[in-house]
Amino acid sequence: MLSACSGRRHVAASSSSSSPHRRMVDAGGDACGRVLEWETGLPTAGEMTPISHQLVPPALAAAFRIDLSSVVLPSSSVDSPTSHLSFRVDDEDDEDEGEGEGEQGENDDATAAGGEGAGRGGRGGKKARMVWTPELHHQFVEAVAHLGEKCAMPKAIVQLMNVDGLTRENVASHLQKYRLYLKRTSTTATATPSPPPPLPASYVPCFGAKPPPDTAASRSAFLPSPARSSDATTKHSRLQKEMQQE
DNA sequence: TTGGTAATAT
DNA sequence: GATATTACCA
Repeated sequence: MLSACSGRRHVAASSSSSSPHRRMVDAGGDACGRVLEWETGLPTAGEMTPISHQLVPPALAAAFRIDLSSVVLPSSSVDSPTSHLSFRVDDEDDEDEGEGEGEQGENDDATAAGGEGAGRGGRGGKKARMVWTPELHHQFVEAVAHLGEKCAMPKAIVQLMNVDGLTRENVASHLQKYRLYLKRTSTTATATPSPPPPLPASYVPCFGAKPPPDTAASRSAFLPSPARSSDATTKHSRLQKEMQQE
């Protein structure tokens, strides 16, 4: 079912430049509209570097009733170096993390292409370090949102994201971090209970399971700072509303 | 086999 | 310190 990999994306997006870019439902899918809503403050589709593959394979789109046809990617922005999801290959010791970030836009392809096994390169060394780019994270968040927190399990997420080279471990790890973050924020925000937004119409609870009580988690993307400032205001107003209700 | 978590590495 | 990987256990 989910394995329709015709539109499979690669974590380390190739240097492709000609394939029609298509961004996952950012407007087309109402579900994702909501998701985006949760991520107020995130870079817009325009700001974010597009992935050169369809993020949602047709089969999956159908499953979630996502209208891909109404979504078109800007087909002309491939020059951002960081654009592509990447697996960093720390040769033996990583020279530096801080600045490079962009330069290796293409070597990652080779690394990720092998996926599970080949990620180790021929040297039998360590696995290439995966970098969760905003795009990837966005997909991740969307996947979690789609599945529902309860059902957002590594395997399901991997399938849903359908990214080549992305392993269950990668996702599990990210999920761990994600949950930690959520816990932290929810703890911090106990005073600021933001009302959960209505679930997207196309929300699919987690095949055969009950829908999660709340998607607040998904909402609070654990994104680096810049994303949240604007969200803060939203939260604030929501909080006020909440308090009034009480 | 898979998910969750802690420990460890970068 | 943050983030990703690995190891271990349920």
